Amino acid sequence: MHSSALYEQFAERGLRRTPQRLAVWRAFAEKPGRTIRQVAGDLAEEGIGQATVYRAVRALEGAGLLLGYASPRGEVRYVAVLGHAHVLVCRRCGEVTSLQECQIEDYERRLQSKTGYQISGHTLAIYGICPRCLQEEGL
Amino acid sequence: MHSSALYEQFAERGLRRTPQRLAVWRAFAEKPGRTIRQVAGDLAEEGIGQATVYRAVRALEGAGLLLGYASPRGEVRYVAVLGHAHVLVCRRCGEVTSLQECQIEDYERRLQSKTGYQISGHTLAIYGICPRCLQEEGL
DNA sequence: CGTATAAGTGATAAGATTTATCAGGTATGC
DNA sequence: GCATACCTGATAAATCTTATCACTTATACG
Repeated sequence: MHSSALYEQFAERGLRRTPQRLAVWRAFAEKPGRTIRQVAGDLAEEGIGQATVYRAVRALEGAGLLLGYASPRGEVRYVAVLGHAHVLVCRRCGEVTSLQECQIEDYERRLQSKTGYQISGHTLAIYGICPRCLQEEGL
Repeated sequence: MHSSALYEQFAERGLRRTPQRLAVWRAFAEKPGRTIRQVAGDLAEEGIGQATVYRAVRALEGAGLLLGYASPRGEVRYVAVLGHAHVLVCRRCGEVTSLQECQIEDYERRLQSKTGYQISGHTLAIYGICPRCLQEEGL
């Protein structure tokens, strides 16, 4: 899954490309919207230590390869991204969709000149109920 | 601080207006961008139990009176809001500014028709370095 | 290639955070 | 006022996260 772009990101950030970090990134790519602990549980079966998963998430998040967002339950959940992305989250089933479209840059520019902040990024999570849950609940 | 609007929100959501919940909301209003545990620590000195703070945050968040966002450190931090708001966060000192302006509604409408989601809200956190930190670091 | 070395890993334990429980208190509607 | 459903505080239990340290490995360089 776009391994070359992924590898470039590792190199650019001075991150070593270890099998564990790749596994962590892939875990969030396959099932987006999970918590660190959930992924740590799964990867433990592959012999990857939980401390390693926590460390890998910090490193990948810092490199912009994972995106964290606050779930309505007050947890931080992550999505694997390559470059910039936002998430669309179902409040019922927790399904997560990555969105590549972004129109916030304009807003950021205006905000930068208005507030004097040197702006360096943002996270956007949009919540709703997915079509399947709507149907199941007859809404 | 807009107590009437706050009280209306409580009533609309069927939340009881207890001194503890008001204290929790005010704590986040006075110092935005803190974690639950930080506020629980402070309010413990006023005799408010930590479990109560955790419960109050869930209730207030559900009522749309607190906004949670994922900090770059992987924690969930909260801002007191009345109605809709976003946050501007300094990556250095953690200073948080609430932003009332929002242009995401249009985007949400298009997304709703495109994905079939029944969209019901979003969180936007914009990160950067505040003017004071920029100056202190000579950037 | 080999080797040096800085960085990363796994296991474990320690620490910190969050939730469950339950007896008692209190805001709300009548 | 009174009843009642909801909320609170204290405590304990359960979870989650980080620190430590000996060992391993990815990268750079000759």
